[in-house]
Amino acid sequence: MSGAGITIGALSEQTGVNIETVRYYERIGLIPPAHRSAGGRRVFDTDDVQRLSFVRRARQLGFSTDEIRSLLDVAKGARACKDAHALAVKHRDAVRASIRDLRRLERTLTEAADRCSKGASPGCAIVEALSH
Amino acid sequence: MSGAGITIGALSEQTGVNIETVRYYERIGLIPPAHRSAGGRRVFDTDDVQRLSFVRRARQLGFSTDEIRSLLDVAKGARACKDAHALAVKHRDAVRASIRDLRRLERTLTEAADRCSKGASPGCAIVEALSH
DNA sequence: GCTTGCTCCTGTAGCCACTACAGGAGTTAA
DNA sequence: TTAACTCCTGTAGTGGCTACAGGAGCAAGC
Repeated sequence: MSGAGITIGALSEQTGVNIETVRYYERIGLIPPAHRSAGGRRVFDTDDVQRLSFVRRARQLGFSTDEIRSLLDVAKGARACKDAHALAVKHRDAVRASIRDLRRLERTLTEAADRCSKGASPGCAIVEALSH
Repeated sequence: MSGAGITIGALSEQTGVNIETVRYYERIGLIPPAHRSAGGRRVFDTDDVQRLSFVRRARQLGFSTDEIRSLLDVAKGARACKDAHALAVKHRDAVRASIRDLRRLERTLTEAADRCSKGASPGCAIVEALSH
C-alpha cells in the first residue's frame, strides 16, 4: 500500500521548494501540519503537492505569505474571487511602482557609469554623483 | 561656542536618515564612531553630515552596505575609481535584470486580473493561474 | 543481525537593513 | 526646581528564508 506516501525530500523535488522551506511554511501555517509516519516523519500526498506548488507560484509572482494565505482561502472557496482580484491588482500596482523606481535608478547608474568610463572629470564621477 | 556641534536629532533631520539608523550605521562601521559630549552624547560635524548624505544617496540607489563601504573608500582615495565604476555597472545590470523580471510579473498579474474582472471563467482566474 | 550511509527530526541562530521598544540618564526652558 | 524633551545602551522583532548541530529513523548490503 501507501501509494501516496510522499517524503519531504520527494515533495521538495517535485515542487522545487527547499526542504527547510517546506518545514518553515508548515511552522508559519502556510501549509497544514503534515501527517506523520510511525517514526515521526512527515508524510505528504498529491493534494499537498498541489497546494505547495500553488504557494510556490504565488511566491514567484511576489505575493507575501499573508497574501498567499488569502489566495489559498479563495482557492478553497472560503473567500470571494473578488478578494483575489483586489490582491492581484494591488500587487500589480506595487510591481509597476517598483519598475518605475528601478528605471529611474537604472538611468542614474548608467549616467554615472558612462561619465566615469569616459574619464572626463578629474575625480570619480560616481563618487561625485553621490556627493552631489 | 560649539559652532559645529550637531546632535544626532539634528543630523537625522538634515540628512533624512532615521536616528536609529544612524546608530545602526555606526555600529556596523559604515560611519566612524561619533565624538561624544561630556554627558556621553554623540556630537557630529559638517563632515559627518556629508558622509551620511553620501551613504543615504548610495542606499537610495540600492547599493548594499558592503558596496557603500567600497564607495566610501573610493571617495577618500583609498581605492581606485575603476572599482566604483565596476560596482556601479554590476549594480546597474542587477537593476536591469530586476526590471525584466518585474515586467514579466506585471504582464502575468495583469492577464490574470483582466480575465478575472471579465468574469468569464467559472472559477477564479487568479486561482486558476496559480493552480496551473 | 549488524553496519553503513542516507534521509529526516527538532531547535536554534544567522542573513539584510533596519525599526521598535524598555528603562534609564543628560539637557534645556519655564 | 521641575517638566518636557532628547538621548543613551541593549535587546528583540520584521520577512522569508537558510544553515547548522546533534540526534534518530530507515533501507540495503554483508
